[in-house]
Amino acid sequence: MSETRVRIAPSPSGNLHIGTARTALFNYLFAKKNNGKFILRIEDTDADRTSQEYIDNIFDSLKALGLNWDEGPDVGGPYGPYTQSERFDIYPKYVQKLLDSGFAYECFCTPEELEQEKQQATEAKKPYVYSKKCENLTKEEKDELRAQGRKPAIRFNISKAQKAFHDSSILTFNDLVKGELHMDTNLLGDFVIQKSNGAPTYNFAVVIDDALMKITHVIRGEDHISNTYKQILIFEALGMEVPQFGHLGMILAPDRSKLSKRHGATAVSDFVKEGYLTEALINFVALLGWSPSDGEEIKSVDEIAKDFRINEISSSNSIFEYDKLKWMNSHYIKMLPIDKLKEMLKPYLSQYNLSELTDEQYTKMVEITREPLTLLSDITNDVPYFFGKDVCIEPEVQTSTLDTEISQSVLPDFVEKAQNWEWTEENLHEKLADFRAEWKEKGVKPKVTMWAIRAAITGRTCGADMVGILTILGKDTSLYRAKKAIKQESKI
RNA sequence: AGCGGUAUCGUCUAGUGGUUAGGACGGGAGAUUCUCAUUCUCCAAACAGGGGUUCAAUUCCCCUUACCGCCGCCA
Repeated sequence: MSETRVRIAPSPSGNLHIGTARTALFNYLFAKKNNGKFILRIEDTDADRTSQEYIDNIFDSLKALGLNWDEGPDVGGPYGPYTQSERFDIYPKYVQKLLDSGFAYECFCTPEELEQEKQQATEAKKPYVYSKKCENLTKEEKDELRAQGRKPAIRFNISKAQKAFHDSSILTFNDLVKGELHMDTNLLGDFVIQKSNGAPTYNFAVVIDDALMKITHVIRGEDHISNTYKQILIFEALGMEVPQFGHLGMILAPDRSKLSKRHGATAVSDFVKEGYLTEALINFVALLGWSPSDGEEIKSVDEIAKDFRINEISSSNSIFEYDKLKWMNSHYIKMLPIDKLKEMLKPYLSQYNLSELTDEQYTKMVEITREPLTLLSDITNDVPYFFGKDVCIEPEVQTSTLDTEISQSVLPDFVEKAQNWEWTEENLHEKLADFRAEWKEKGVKPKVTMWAIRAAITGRTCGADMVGILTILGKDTSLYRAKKAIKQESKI
């Protein structure tokens, strides 16, 4: 049996979309599972919509996700080049082959003429199929048109190919995920394979590239199903081996529309910027349509690859639930080794002067603030009170917590006692517990006691472990802030 | 409009011709903790509708409905 070869073929008209990432993942998994090759091909036949920035983004995103390719534009391979715009010289000869064998013909129709045909179809409430007006143009007619300066596009002759290779007009193929799929090719219409400017169209370039790159399995979104029939016919007309196809359900936004920016991040790089971990992203996206046989949802790509069977993928669409992704992300953050986390958090801490903290203090800070993180970026708002001598007190906290009579009694007592405390974590833990106990005797709940201290020192009523905070801030800063929170009249 | 696809808790899904239809996220309740969070325990929540086939249908078939996709010299 020949080597399994699959590919992901993004078009660089935007940053790598999360949906493309999922398609790439399933291809990657399929390759891994079958000991095959995973190939990256850039489909940039439409020069207007392409940019180098997007190409770089695709590379970086795929790499970040751990979806490394065996052959591609940057690493090369035996069937390169892997960028379509660099392959423009190889398509014409296949177009010519089709022209010679009568499976394609020149079409001189202008955009206006085509537009008119479409309009007529809509008015008649009929599906639009190209009229085949140019199918039987004589040489003289063509020369005449050419003399007028019209440049022909090349169209593929669907019905001719269908008749040549199939008994009826119904074309059938066995989809890897959806099972048997049928289509009446009469409804397809002769489509353009080469634009009048000489560039190949998508449907043509894909076939040539897939054939030449010896792709054995084409796994892609179900929006390509109707293209598949066209492509199969081209493979056949060219005498090339037809690969197997598998079509994945689409990813939809929570409102069942197409996932777009207004729903949140859509590009992998945007998710990363927002503080999602690529491990979480890939794990989450794998669960859209696929489910592990042991029910354990947290899985690395390698683990998934072992368990992966393409025919078990759900063929329905699935909704992208940001909540579950967030849960998964928080889980992956919890699993991160502290050193790795310290590094990954730094970009989100740029507004603070990290040099104020020793490495030991920074480590401690991360340790006590990591728990509630859902996104790495959450850290930004969770740590301001670790920096600077003074702290910013939230107005709401000032009035509802700090200004209360209880707080104003607790704080002076705290300052007085804490002055004599040995400022070590262990000791603080003990002393603070005693302190709470004393106030509890006076009828103040432990959490109220702590609220006073926490509010004075962090400006908030919730946050990280108090002992940890005091340890990091040190005695001077802690007591300075505590004293400052005491109102003039109640100062000792 | 036509053609194609899909249909199990709100969401992602498991599962079966006879099950108390399972798990996860989210939601609710409680416990723990100095707060938030975490963690733990418990609870609510689904086989789209209608016909068949069958002793029996969520499971197989058909229809309806809903949703998605495709009908470009975009990819």
